Amino acid sequence: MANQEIAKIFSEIALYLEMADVAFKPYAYERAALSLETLSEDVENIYKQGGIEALKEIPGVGEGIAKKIAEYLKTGRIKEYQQFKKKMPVNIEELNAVEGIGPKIIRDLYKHLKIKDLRDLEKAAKAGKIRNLPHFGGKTEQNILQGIEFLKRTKGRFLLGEILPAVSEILENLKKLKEVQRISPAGSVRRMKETIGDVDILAAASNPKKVINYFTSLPGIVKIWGQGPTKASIRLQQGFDVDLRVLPEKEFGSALQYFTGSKEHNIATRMLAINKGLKLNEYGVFRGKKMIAGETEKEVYEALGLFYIEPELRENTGEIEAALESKLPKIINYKDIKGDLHVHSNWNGGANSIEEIAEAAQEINYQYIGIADHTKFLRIEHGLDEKQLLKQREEINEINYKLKTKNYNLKVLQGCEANIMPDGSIDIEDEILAQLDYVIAGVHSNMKMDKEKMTERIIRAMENPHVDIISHPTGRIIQRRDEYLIDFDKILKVAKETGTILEINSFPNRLDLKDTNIRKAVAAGVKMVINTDSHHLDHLRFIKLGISQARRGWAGKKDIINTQPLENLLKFFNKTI
DNA sequence: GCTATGGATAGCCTAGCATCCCAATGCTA
Repeated sequence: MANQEIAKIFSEIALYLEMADVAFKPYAYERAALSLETLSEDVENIYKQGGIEALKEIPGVGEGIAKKIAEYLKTGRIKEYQQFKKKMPVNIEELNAVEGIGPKIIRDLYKHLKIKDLRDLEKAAKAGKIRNLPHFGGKTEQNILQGIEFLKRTKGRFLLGEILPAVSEILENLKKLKEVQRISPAGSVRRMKETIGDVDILAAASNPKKVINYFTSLPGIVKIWGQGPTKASIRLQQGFDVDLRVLPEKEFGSALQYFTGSKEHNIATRMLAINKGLKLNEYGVFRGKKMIAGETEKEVYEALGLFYIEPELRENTGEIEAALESKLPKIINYKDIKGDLHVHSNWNGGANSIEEIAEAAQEINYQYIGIADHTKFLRIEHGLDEKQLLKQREEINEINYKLKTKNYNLKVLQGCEANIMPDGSIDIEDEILAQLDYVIAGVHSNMKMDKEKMTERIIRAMENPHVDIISHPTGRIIQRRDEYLIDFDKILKVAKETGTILEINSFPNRLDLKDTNIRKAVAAGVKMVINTDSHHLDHLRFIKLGISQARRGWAGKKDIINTQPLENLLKFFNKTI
């Protein structure tokens, strides 16, 4: 699908236009890019079936942009983009990823210092060349260096949410071969780590060579690093590498256990085997030369005297000790979620109407879906004011009535995602908050406060009797921004006292709370909710990412309020049906 | 460049903050 490639080009054109100080066009290209990114249909199909006119049906795409899409599909390039690139051959994506660096700065840095990429930038900043440029100073130079440091720390890793769709596509493709008996992802993908270095896939098959050949001929491969009779390694268009190993079925379990890791978990399990007079490796569990287990992971763990350990727990952070004493937690299941409480509608700049969201929720078989639009302080997101919230309440009531007549077992709830102001107050009147089914509050501004002030700010919001949930409680954006400075233990303590629920935000680059914080919350007896923060129907599927982090954080069904049926859920908000 | 409507033209993308230079610019949510 060319959607993503074209979207990327449009985002870059938007940046080039901003450099040239062109008004409004950047916004148009940015919108078209966003629209293509979330489009589930293949643009190429749309174009083949209906030409330019069909392309214009895509939101944010008009005559001009439609023609550019067609140009790309026909020639593999967009002339205007090539011209921009020629005039200023810089790696915009790379430079723009540094926090604090935007299009105008990229332009000036190229103009004065011929900075083209991250390497040039770091060299210039370290040599102290940037601080002397007009409109730049020592502080800016220091911020740039910090931004680069942050990028380096996270470099070479991809978001779980970016990786999973590609992995399932590969698995689906390989499953089509009748020779494939068993297949599974391994490594950090299987453990659902928030970021992934590369992807490992294991297969058991009767004809390994055929499977490998088929694998290396899949669409979307840009490079084959190596290909042997039982193993191949490739790079996908998206930039990450995938390894496939094919092995005999009788070793599949032990190989899966070995390649799933983590390394620390494996070291501990091998030690355990040695203590029992056994040997554990990727080929099986052995007593002397005799193989006593290996076909399934379950029998591998049992041979070591352990209960089966879910992949998400295998980090050697106590799971082995727990499995020995049969004290493993019963962690939440991927099917346990009964509804999503953080969905944005087109009332505040989301893509879909509340009715469309309700239909999608019914499709997933949810029992409830919560509309939580931004509130008035966030003007850029068209945040709702008190009056609009009341009006939205009327629409939701009508939709619920309609759902009833359709015999749907689904209820639309009205929440909001209000803003926690720097002093900890909420940007919506109490009287109106009281009329909503529940209230989410989150920090969306002034994120660089000192630890004490930020902690106090959030605590004050939690103490507001109308606030039920704190959204993305630590504010981090993976690979872009660290958590804000907070005393998380103190926040947990107050959350427990006030009965405030902390969100596990499932958006691929948030995953906030993260796994280790979830585990702390579980230990502190603080309840959590797994939400997607969807701005588009396509985002509803992110729930899986949030659940995976909850599992990594040892959370059970009882720790997560939206595993509960509607009636119980509302009790957490002190509301009844 | 897109969208909405007066069908050729207006309106779109705001507000707070940091930085750099002492008013203006650019970034971020």
